[in-house]
Amino acid sequence: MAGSVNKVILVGNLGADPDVRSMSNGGKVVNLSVATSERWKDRNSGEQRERTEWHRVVIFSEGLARVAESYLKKGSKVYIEGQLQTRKWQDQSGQDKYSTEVVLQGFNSNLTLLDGRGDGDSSGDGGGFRGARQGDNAGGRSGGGQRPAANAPAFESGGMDDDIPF
Amino acid sequence: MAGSVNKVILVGNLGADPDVRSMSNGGKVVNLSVATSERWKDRNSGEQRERTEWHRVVIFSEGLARVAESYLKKGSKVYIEGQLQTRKWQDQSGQDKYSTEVVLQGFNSNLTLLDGRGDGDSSGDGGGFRGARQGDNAGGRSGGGQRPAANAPAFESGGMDDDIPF
Amino acid sequence: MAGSVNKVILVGNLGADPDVRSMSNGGKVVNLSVATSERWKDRNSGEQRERTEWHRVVIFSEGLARVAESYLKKGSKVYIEGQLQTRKWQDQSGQDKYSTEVVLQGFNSNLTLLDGRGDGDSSGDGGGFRGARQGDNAGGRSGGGQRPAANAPAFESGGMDDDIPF
Amino acid sequence: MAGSVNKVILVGNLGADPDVRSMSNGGKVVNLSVATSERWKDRNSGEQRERTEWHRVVIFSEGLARVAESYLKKGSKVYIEGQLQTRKWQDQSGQDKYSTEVVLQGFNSNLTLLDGRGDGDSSGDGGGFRGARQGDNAGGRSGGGQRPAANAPAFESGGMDDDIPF
DNA sequence: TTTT
DNA sequence: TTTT
Repeated sequence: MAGSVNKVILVGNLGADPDVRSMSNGGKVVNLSVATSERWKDRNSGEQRERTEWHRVVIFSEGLARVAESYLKKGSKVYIEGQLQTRKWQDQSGQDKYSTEVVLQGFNSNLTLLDGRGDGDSSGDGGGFRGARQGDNAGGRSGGGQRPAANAPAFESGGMDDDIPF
Repeated sequence: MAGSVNKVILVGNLGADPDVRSMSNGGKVVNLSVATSERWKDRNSGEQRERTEWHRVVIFSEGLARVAESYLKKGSKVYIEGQLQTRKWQDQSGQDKYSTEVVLQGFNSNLTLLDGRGDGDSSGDGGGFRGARQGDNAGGRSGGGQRPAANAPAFESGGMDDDIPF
Repeated sequence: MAGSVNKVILVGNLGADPDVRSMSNGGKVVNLSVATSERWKDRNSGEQRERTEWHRVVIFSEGLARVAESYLKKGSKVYIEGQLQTRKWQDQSGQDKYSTEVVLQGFNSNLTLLDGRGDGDSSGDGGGFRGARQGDNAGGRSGGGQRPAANAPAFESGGMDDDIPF
Repeated sequence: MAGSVNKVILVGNLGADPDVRSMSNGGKVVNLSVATSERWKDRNSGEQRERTEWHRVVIFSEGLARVAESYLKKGSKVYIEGQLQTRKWQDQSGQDKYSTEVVLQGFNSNLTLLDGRGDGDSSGDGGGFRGARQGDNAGGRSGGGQRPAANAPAFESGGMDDDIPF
């Protein structure tokens, strides 16, 4: 279809350590179980209520899978950006089942660790993780870059900035 | 949990007219079936491929439900912002089933029609729809504000969930 | 215009304590300075690079302003969802200036504190903050709903805009 | 900074044809002027109000620039995903100026055309545009792929799906 | 400057 | 089941 968008954004905590599985081609797939919660005050009873939602997150992206395996663990707080996908499968008795997942695959995915230097000890380790994305070319505007997915060009035209705001 | 976010953003087309159901309290719930697709060129075969994903969208928000009922129809292109929720239910044989939906309810939801004057045939109804949100207070920076939008209706209809996944 | 969307999502840290200003109508406006950074490895030199972006965030929403004032401080990590707005103003010499801000106002805004009570120990909370949104009706599917959130306050304070860009 | 997110999502219309500029390295930069509007009913006067916001969008991403140049024109409706960046520059008199832009560069950007066959005149060219993103690897789950940014693996482990929902 |  |  022309012009569609399928995006999920989650900020939540891992309910368990990442589940890492190897694939036949040598790659890895990482499954995460991520909780989001919301609280609100019931307008009738006035009592505090809470609802927790568990999300199944599947990471196919090579770089993000590596990050997940290396830096995430039970309790980690993460920012996740992926796509909604529903999969059909059969259980042992041959029954059709459906599973809807947040899939991180390809360019428009993101996984960023949100708790400081590890996730609890605060003894900063140097090295630590500072977010990861699809590739290393997040770049600023300066710098070369002539390979596929190059960006951050040096301008030829000088006038471009003269007329702003437009 | 402190500090979590649960957000889904879709741009896609309705696969069918909105399914409107009345609730016992007089409110309405609208179910949408929304398709998103993506195309890519297979890197091995080089052939064009396409994958369509179908999303079950449930609108509890009063204002957005009214909009959906009034302006959307099969084929409509929409921008949708809601939350991921998975519901457990039992089929006729008592088997547990799970259904994951994009729920529009409360303040952080949005529904915007993206095709101009109808959906292409332009014959339309005159008037047409120009986007809707939770309430009427989108406002600029000035203005008072004492009649905000209501949402989150009470309902107890049991039948609503019986036919999923669709 | 029919069918438009204007949304900014930030996860970053406050560069300073929130700047709270009272308006003539008794409401408050809170200004935040939020940093986001990205790192990447330069593809030519191979060296590590970093770029920090500073965002001016303006909170008109009553509930979110209260939250910002109560729970945020220099260094706080926040999730922010608002709208892009560019304002024109004149400096002392009468020169036209433009300032682009992320505005939190109305239903489709969000402000969530992302550093729990520290960032990892799970001991007592001492009150702590668990996210805030436009109103109290985040709710689950049940519940009534007749006291929605107010927003979009009137104000006429002129001084608020004098010191930008910060 | 560890763990930050800087994302802008716009759905709006071009106020003018794309402005394409060549760079010294042979690449192109495309500037767009995108309008978003919102309407609301003033709660005091009851009158209909509208506010239009103009966004300066700068496309450094090679693929997206090509798409913009080829398929967008004045009036086109687009979905845009990029980053907020503020640039400092000097006008002719040496005065410091700031310009805040939505930058499309690198992996986490998106540009999708939202109006079907052109933008209303429907004179269409055959072929037409169907959305574009950073790369061609949007892929589904099946298929090969062993180059950098490969995804869509074939599983070795068969059990992965058996235990859902988890 | 767009769009409805 | 949509759309291109």
